[in-house]
Amino acid sequence: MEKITSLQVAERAGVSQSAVSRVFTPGASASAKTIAKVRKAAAELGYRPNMMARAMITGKSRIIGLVVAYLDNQFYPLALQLLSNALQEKGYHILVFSASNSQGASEEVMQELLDYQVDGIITASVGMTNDLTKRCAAAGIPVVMFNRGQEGAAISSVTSANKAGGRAVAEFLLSCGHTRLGHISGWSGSSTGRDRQAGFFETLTAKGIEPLILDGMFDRETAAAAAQTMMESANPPQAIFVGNDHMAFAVLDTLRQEMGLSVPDDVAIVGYDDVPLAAWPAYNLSTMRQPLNRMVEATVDTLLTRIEDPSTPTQRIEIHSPLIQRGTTKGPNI
Amino acid sequence: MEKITSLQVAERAGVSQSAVSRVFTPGASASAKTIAKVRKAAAELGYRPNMMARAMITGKSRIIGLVVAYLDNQFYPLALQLLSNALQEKGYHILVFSASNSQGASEEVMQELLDYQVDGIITASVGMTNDLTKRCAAAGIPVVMFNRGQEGAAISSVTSANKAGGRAVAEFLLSCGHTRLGHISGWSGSSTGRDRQAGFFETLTAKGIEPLILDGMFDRETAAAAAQTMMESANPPQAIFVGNDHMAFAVLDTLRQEMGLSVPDDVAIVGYDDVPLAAWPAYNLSTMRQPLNRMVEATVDTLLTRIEDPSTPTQRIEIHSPLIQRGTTKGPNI
DNA sequence: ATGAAAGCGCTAACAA
DNA sequence: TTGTTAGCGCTTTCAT
Repeated sequence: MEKITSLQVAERAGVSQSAVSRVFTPGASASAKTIAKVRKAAAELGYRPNMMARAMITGKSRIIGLVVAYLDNQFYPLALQLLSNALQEKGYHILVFSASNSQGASEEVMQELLDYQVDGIITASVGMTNDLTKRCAAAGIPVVMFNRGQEGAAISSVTSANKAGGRAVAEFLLSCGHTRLGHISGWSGSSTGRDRQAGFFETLTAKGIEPLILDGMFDRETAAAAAQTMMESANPPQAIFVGNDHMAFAVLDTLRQEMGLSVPDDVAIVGYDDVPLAAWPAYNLSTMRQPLNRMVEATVDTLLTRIEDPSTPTQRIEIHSPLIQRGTTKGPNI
Repeated sequence: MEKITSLQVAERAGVSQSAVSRVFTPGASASAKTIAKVRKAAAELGYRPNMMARAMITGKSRIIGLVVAYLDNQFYPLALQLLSNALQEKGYHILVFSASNSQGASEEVMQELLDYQVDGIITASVGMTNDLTKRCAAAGIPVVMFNRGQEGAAISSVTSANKAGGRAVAEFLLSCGHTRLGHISGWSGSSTGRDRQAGFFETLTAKGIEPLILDGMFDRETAAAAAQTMMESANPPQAIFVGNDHMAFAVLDTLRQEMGLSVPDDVAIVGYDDVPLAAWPAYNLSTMRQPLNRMVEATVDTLLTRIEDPSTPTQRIEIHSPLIQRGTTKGPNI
């Protein structure tokens, strides 16, 4: 299992080195008998083309940079796994870059991304600054933001229909007969959090209802504190829409264990994501589903399309999905 | 932000191309003023060395292949994140390979690992066959098995002290006064599962106690079914040691929600891993901690040491850790 | 369809 | 210490 080069294969097959290259280069031509000879020799020697050398010439590494921040929200590891599987099937692999969400760090990450000549970049759960994303575009590297959008930027993104989702939750809770509503929002620095909140808020205000809103920062502690604040207020909400499941679990924990409240009797809770844990009996959380499979498909599609043809326009894809009713809410007819 | 080569930097700095190379090659020498000139020109041009070209010559890609299977057990995403962070700090990055645990697939994965010229390999949650690991050794690529050991093989591994852990659990449950004990083991194909079981079992039999043992396969469904079987048996256990937290959550769900049993009053439960979810109030699971941070440190250390000096012997590292008592057990003095 | 030859961008001998 | 030279293993003209 030492290093076998195309030259050695060529010698054994009795052809030129370039013939070997052509046999292993998709879209190159060689006669049937050359192909046969080369494949035979290659198999005997255990030859495989060297990706690095190939990458250096073609400029294509078949590596996708994935920039992630925190993996404690179950949603992202799952996404990572599905993205990796999907890309692996297409002959790509994921190179992981951790971004600690600090300014200087993401600058450094960008540089490293470029160093490795990644063919494309997926950012998940990370607020890349406009500056950085622009530099990617300048460097000609396609970028897809997973589960984040960005206002004006000409960058592809794949999200669920967050605003529509927020609206759906509002309508659902209204239909349950609740009129005093709360929202523990996702980090307001993220489009995801903002959109969910906006949809929720505008639907409610249109009905003359002003929900109580606190920022949960996508963080357990913050969300739990917010829930406590809300429930201890003079006029506590009858239902709380929590910006994602990860926070909703913390809210449920606090409500039930710390405050001795009963869900959904004392207060109804709706989350967002529908991670597997939401379906486990311990939480049994009503939540807006984020269709992970379809989001991953769309991400991979968009990215690979732009890699193969850079002239393809960027696109912002929104995927609609249902509200899953479980045990933390009482449906309208119950 | 177009492609800047060392040659362009050299021209601008008024030095030779190799001078530029030396300035950017750790451990090469250049005069102070050359360094200054080159760094200045490089900064102005935004130059960074091309990893691919460098990798081709040095044979070092600064890429670590991480082979993983399923990311639904919270333990692994966390490990992935910490490994990635730690390696990134040392100038390495993780290239993800999904292994579906099937035979042919891991063969293919190995090939791809070699294609990318990874400097080292970490396998997590994956049973690489002896054959594959041997081929890595043959190819001279250091491998560290994370959270898995392997009997005879000369392969580095980092695990917690699983056998000791199993013993500790047995002793603890004994000290609580339980005499009828059950174990829902991890997949018996994994050293981790086997060792935990062995420690638990041998401690008990030494005391003349024969625990009831069922294989949980590291799977929620299987574990839940096993728990149900045990509790419905003629002589149900007073305490169950579950092979990891991921299964323990399923067991708790079944016990409490499906069977209406109370934990720890009707039956005590101990898990293994101490993932964050174990500490959340909804589960509040007593469990053997796996010291993730130290395991990650040890893994990175071992791997990088062997990458830098391949003559370093392989080592199997076991890290001891405490049993964390929470709400699913009743301590001996209560 | 095939072989010869020219590099991709870099590091590592080799001289000087 | 520095510049010159020779490749790393491959893809890709360019002739044939």
